[in-house]
Amino acid sequence: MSDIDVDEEAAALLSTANHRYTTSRKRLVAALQAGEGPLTITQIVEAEKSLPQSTIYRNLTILEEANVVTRIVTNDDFARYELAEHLTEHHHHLICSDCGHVIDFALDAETEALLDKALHQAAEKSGFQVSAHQLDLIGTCASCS
Amino acid sequence: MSDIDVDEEAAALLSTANHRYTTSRKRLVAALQAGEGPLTITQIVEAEKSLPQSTIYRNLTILEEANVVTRIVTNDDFARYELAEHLTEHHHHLICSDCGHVIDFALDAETEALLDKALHQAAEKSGFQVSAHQLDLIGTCASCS
DNA sequence: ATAGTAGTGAGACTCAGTATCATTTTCTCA
DNA sequence: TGAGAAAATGATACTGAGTCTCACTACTAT
Repeated sequence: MSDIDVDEEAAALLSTANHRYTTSRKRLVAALQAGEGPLTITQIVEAEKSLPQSTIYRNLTILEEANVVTRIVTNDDFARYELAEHLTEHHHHLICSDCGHVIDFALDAETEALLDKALHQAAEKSGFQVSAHQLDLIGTCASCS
Repeated sequence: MSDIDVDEEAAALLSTANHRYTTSRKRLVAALQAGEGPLTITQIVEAEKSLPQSTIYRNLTILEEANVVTRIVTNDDFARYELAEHLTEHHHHLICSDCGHVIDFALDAETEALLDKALHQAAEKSGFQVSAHQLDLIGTCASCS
């Protein structure tokens, strides 16, 4: 998926929510696009030094409300943001329990379909309306082990 | 799995870590056992009014280090605790994105085995050592929809 | 008994995240 | 174009879940 698509889609989503696709918001989207996995606020603040913290927090919240971006929390208590799935590909996370680093990975389509079916069946039993699933692997990354 | 097993196991695990299985720790374990899913600290403080907050936090941390209990964080930013998997059964979570409530569910053994195999294969590609997986369904619970 | 170690609980403290508000930028439409 | 309206910015104050401290209490073993 090319940069232009993501930018266009982000602009459209924000516009629907009566928000503008300003320079700072573009920079946040670009930063998330550049990462190989979800980024913590700290990482974003580091990467975009000229953007003040309050602007970053505020805009990430707005981007999340507009469905441009997704907020995830792993067990290290730092919120992380990534581009929403419809702007990337469906994927999962490898979480290093040592350093907290998170990287993306994908399952093959067959396994994913099977999993999805099983999950919907399981959810129905509890009267639960599923909108998404989140699958994380906890372990030790290559550089920590 | 009966209460006595959990208590014995907890006592053994704590003892290995040079900790005692005191009354407050027993009460925490019992409270987690009684829940139908992971409990937030707030819920535990409510349920065990006579235990001060500092004791609850401290002991949950100790119980976690001793592998009696697992700490999980969902997207609502409240840490939740549940009994460690070897004291219960392997299971997953249904997370209500409206009210934040979390309940347990299990997949059938076949699907679980298949999933596990696919996950290990995927992790190997990234040089990742998997120790656990965590699968959450996000959606709307029966009482919120 | 008593010394040593672990646990307790009240309250102070930390810091990621949120709210406020005066100022600046951008859009709109006459 | 340009004036007013609406949204965005950024410095700073605030909030609250979670952590730390420390004087005190309760086990436990020799």
